[in-house]
Amino acid sequence: MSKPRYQRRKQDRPQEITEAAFDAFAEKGYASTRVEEVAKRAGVSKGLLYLYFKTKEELFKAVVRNVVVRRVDALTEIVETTELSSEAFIRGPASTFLKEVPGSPVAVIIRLLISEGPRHPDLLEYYYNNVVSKGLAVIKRIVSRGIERGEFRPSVVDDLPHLFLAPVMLSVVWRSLFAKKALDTDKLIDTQLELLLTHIKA
Amino acid sequence: MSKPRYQRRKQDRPQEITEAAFDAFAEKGYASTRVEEVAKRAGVSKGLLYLYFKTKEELFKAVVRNVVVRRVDALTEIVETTELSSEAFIRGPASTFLKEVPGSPVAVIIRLLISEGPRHPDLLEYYYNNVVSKGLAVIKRIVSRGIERGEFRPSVVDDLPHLFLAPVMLSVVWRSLFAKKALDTDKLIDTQLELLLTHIKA
DNA sequence: CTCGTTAATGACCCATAAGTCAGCAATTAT
DNA sequence: ATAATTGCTGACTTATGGGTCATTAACGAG
Repeated sequence: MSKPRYQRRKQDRPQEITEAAFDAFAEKGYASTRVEEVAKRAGVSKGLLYLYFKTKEELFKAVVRNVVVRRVDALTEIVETTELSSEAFIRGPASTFLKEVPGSPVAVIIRLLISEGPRHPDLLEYYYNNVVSKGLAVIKRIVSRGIERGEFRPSVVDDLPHLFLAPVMLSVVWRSLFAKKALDTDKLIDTQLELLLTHIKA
Repeated sequence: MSKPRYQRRKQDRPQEITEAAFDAFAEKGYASTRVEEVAKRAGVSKGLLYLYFKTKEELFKAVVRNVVVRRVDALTEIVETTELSSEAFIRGPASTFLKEVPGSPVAVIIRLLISEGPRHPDLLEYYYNNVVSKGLAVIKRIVSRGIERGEFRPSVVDDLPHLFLAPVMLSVVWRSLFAKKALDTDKLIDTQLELLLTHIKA
């Protein structure tokens, strides 16, 4: 007669819940987000949420892992298969990728990690191993390949891939705090890449 | 006979309480810090704290204002009175100042702002007006004076003083998250300044 | 169409922590 | 000395929200 009050969908629940949690955390931050609010957004009861995630903290960790997975590995793949010159790669795909970060879910995760990270050491460890170190390695790979090919010359930059990320980091923070105060983050990142290229080109 | 159970020190209390609060917030973050913990550190009762600060939020704002005041204004002063060349100033006092930030109380404030800022718009406004915009203005001032003097040439960097701050921002975040993963933040900042100087020198 | 299994509900419990206030005792005034 | 003032205390109230669990009902098996 009437449609059932709910459906059993064991398979989809975890994914749906982490997605709802991501949205909620993005808006309110971890501490200010109510578990009940997450459940509501996911269209389930609070009780069910606790069936899939032991605690709020577990939920948080699941969110971070969920968003972060894939991205960096995808970039690594591209680097290894591209036929572009090192300079062209930096000006092209790398530049595009870096400029996307400040407006992407990754930016949200970075913000959450800055806020909550210090109280979740294991999460930071995971994030460092699976995102940061891989990201830095990719940059180093591009630079050193450029050197091998004679496009670039060795320099201090070789050991500071962080220089490529610095303007991205600033952009992420700026946007989350001063969204209203204009800052052309694309130009900021482009200019930094320009500086770096000028410096390392043979 | 016995020493009094407490002393009345109306003058000193607010300062002592904000200092205690700064320490507590630095360690635990805003949300996880208990007001009672702050009172304990300041050596007063919770009730007294509420006599000086209406709410926990007010206390937080007082802390931010307290730490931030002075610093930037001091730098502005130095810039206007120095007799160094623009390049020497950047390599000297400016470099020193920037390298100090990641290990200073300012770094703690930046972390707190990233975490709590989005829910305290008036605080962000205050911080932007009194710290960020002044800081950016000082950098611009140095660069444009260099141009007037013929030391530097005009370039895109003129409108992106943020490039000077980017490695500092990254250092602040890095230290707060990955204290254990070595990163020579001094070298990072020095190198960035080197890149920028190379680019703008006439 | 049962009946057993278990996904899902939502009312409930209770620890926590922000904020209050009646009274007390350190100062200051007389 | 005594009284008036007020800085200060700490036990209390209250709301909030994380986490539980007895119960319900969707669904698949026979």
